[in-house]
Amino acid sequence: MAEAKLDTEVRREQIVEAALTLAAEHGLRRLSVAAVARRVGLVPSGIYRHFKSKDDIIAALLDRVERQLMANVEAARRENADPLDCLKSVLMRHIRFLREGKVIFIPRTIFSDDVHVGNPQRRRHVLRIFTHYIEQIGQIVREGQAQGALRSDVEPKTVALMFFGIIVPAGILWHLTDGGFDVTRHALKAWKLFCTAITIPVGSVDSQQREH
Amino acid sequence: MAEAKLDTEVRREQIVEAALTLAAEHGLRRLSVAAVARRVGLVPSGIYRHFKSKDDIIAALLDRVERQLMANVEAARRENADPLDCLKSVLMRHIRFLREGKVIFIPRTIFSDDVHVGNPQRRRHVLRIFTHYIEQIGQIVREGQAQGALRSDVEPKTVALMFFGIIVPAGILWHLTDGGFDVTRHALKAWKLFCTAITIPVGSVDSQQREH
DNA sequence: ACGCAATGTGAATCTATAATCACAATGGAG
DNA sequence: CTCCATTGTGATTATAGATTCACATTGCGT
Repeated sequence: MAEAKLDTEVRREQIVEAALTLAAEHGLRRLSVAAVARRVGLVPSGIYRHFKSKDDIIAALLDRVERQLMANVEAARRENADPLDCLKSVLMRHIRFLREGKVIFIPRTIFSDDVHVGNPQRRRHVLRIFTHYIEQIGQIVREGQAQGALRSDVEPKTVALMFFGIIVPAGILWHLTDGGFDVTRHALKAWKLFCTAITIPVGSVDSQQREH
Repeated sequence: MAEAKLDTEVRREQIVEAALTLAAEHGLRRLSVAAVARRVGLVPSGIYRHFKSKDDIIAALLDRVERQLMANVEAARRENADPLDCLKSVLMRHIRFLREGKVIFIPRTIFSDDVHVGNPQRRRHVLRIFTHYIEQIGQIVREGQAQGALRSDVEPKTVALMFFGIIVPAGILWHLTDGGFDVTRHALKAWKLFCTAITIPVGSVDSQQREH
């Protein structure tokens, strides 16, 4: 079955990649060691040469998702000096991921029973990823506030969570309709609305200095 | 085990109720016929006197959730003439549900692999509930626009989805932290922000008539 | 009170899937 | 080239959970 013997490093990569694809496609629930093995071109028991258990695979998978998410945010920061542009960039990257079906499974995973139940370690893991992500967004917001581009009378965390709230319901619909819902269009419209909320309202005290 | 024989009508009620509680507690994934039976005071096979299959139970459960959601929205509408107040009322009701752990499992269900995978019928069912709900919210928004309380240059559906986006990420955090996240506080803050976005901006064309 | 239809039970079946293990093949270090 | 650690395989075990079925019990209509 296996083309050839490959180094554990390589196999681990392949396995996580396969698991990621399968999880995105069918959800964590349906993620079976057998399916992963088939996709990698191994026999089920072969998987255990490279991972201690299925849980182990999932942990590695979560780590990989975390890295992808963070890379996304960092790329957006690198390419955009303006905080508002940066946020929009993050948003659109997310949407692209969604459309490519690559990281769809993130919210699904986060909500998934598999995460919430039983395995407290995995739950903590997901919480860490989520928190980390929200903090990154919050940091961008904070910078925007410092620069006077964003209103300062709101907590960055609140803004960050609402930002996330643009993506998630769209993701739900995208899934439920099997891609029939135009996420990009929604994201753009929601973004516009979101901007109204987080930028400094015309005529407010905050904006006095701007108007004059 | 069973106290006494009960009518199917009664049993079906009990079974759905038990399934709802268990699903809220441990997620659909962990929802086993055996657990439901135990909670109702029956033996697993007894369940099949009242439901054809586990899928059947879940369908009934979804119907029940739909009714609860809609009842929630309708109550809010009944008690609030003003669209903005009405929306806030819906929001706070949701949050209360969240805190009571009663309908927590809705987003979890909606995202759950159990829904997305395999069973296209269930997926359509969830889509229907979701769409129905979003339409209700959209309807309130539409009324607000007609009354001139809300800005008219946004699609009600967009607003509705963003509204939903206030609740969902908060729900995620609430879960991941085991109730350690203050959802109520977040909802209030996010609501304030949300209002800024959806009400008519001061100085806009829309508001000219107001200012004069 | 009787009997039938509805309800409840316990054992058994069937399937899916994680995990283990003894054994086989491979390929790189020497 | 040879050996041995690494990697791969097939058979097997173990468990959990849905569903079925033959049989027991209950209680309602008459």
